[in-house]
Amino acid sequence: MGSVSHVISGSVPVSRSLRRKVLWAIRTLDYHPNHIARSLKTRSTRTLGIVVPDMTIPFFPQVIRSAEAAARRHGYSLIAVNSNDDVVRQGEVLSLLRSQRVEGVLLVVASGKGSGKQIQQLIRSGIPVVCVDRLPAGVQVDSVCVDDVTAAETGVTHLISRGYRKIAIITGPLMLKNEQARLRGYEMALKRAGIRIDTSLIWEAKLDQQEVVQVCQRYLGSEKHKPDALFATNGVIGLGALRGMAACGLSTPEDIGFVTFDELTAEDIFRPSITCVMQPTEEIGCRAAEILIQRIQEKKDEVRTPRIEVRLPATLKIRESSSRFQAGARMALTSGLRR
Amino acid sequence: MGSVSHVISGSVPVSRSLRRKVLWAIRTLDYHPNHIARSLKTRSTRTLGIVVPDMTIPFFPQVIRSAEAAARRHGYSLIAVNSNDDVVRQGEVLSLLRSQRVEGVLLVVASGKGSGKQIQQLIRSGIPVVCVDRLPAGVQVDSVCVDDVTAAETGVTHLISRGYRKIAIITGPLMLKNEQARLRGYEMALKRAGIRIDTSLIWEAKLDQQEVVQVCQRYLGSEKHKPDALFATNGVIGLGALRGMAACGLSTPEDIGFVTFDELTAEDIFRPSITCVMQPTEEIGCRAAEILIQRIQEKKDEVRTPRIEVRLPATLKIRESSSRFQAGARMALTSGLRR
DNA sequence: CTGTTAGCGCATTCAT
DNA sequence: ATGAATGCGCTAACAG
Repeated sequence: MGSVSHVISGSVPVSRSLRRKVLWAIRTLDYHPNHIARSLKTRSTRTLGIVVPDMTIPFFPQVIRSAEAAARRHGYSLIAVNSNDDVVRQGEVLSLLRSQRVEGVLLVVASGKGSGKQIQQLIRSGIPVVCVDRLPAGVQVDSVCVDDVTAAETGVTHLISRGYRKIAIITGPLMLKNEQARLRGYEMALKRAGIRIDTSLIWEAKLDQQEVVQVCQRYLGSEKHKPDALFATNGVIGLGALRGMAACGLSTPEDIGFVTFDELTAEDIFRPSITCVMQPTEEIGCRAAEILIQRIQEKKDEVRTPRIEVRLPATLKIRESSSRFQAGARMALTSGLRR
Repeated sequence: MGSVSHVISGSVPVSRSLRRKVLWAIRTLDYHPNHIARSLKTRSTRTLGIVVPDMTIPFFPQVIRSAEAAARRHGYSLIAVNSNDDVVRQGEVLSLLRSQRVEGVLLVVASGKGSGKQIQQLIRSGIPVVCVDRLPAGVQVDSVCVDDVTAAETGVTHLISRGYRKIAIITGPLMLKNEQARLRGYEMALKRAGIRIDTSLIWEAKLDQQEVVQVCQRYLGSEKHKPDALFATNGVIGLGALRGMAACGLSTPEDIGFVTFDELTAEDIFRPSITCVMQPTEEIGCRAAEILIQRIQEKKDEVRTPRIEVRLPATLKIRESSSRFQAGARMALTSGLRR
């Protein structure tokens, strides 16, 4: 009976008695509407997809959660999948989401090459995409992420203000636009402080613990290159850097200052507590979902607003890993033992 | 053209030339099969759902990841949703998954009352459920989790072997079967060591940081109840306990021994490192997914094997939070200052 | 207001 | 080996 549909959707007036009968039937038969059939008809799944490189990296679940909450407020569900930071796999899951007819996708791109094509194809086929956190090079696409340049600049400037001068940066793959941006922020901070940029202090690593550790060991091992502080451009790299430092017998803040993007642990409990540039994860997920939903709406309304690029401010959390000159050895600074 | 279907599925022999033409068309038209329509016809979505209380708790993403990998090996996709540890919300998302016609669900139950009904309804309607990690009381359902009793017993026995005698336990809601089991493991360890069980040392808390901190403060504050060691039955509680201890000015291992379920941080880097009972997260997710898929298969084959309850062994990771008598103050033990 | 009907895109049968 | 015809469960449009 088609009236069931009317009752459920409420799109058409229905008499009280009929409504009651239908509701009763639904209950006793334990009827669950088949969203699949509905979707087939309406060509609307009210489902969004999000693909992240690796759900076990704390930053991503936080984003997913807030995106999910925002989606839910608008009557959408969100399904999450991992790309394992692999572009090929990413292609597969995008194809999957597409076959499942999600109405839009939030994408944290994998770090290899080729995401651009996938995104363009998706968009061309009518599925809006909002890139989150990471930005692929060479594609025009809506995006929400932290204000990378300013965030990095803030972190590095903080190190400078604490008396560090030979500051190294360890970044993820520089083919990601925002890794570039974070590097730019680093350079701007140094420039503004009148510190020469030393390219031997710019270390690029893959997003892989092992490699980060090796890179750190290589550079921190030689006294020549050894910086007095290190800035890491994301959480995975930051953790790897700490491990690398440990492998070289270096502690922070005693032997080396350290600031990283992202919170690494429960900083109130564990030592050393790490100064970090904290991203507004909640808001990133929320804004991204809302923009995506707006795009979906726009498609229905056949309007089209210009590209949206949201850059959210980060927060500097000052803790002990950047406090060598402050805490223990302030006199070293004032007495000029260190330049 | 219906032959397209034949080509894609390979279920019917197709001539080389025709196949080539179809394949070519698929490529140039950027055709993506509509899983939705396919599902409607075949009543098979090859999709699994997993609902967890909170994806931002590190344990869950790990389980999801391995479950997803296992599912993928069997040609299934996995979609993840949060219940916010709320039974009502859990009902909603289960209904959602059901409407999306997932073929089975992995469920980490929310800690309130009423999950049992939801599970039974789901199963009765033909959707297999495998409970993961947490077990609801009073329901017969397949499940995969750590061997709670033995795991807890191992942790507590370790504390005893390190010379701790007045050992408190802080648990999550005891309406969860496995919180009960962990408590039982605690009691068995004490009993076996000939230590009297003191109910004033058994503290129950909700799975809520704030509350855990309060509970700890309440009991750790009074010298009378103050234990010489604390055992926490899961990661959230463990973190809360550490915060509670800090709030009382207590450090581990100096003032109090501490062992918890689950890894709390990057233990190789941060101090104090915490002795923990580590769950085999990978295997939990993997086994759970495989059992679920097996159930789905069994339904198709119309066979029915008895209930499966997998209990996986945990691993004790000994670190410094349980080493007061070992490391710094061994003499205190040998000189008999402590009974 | 209520009941009937025609597809949505696919897989499956059944003719060719 | 191929293509045409049927319906999966639902919604939207329409007729009663």
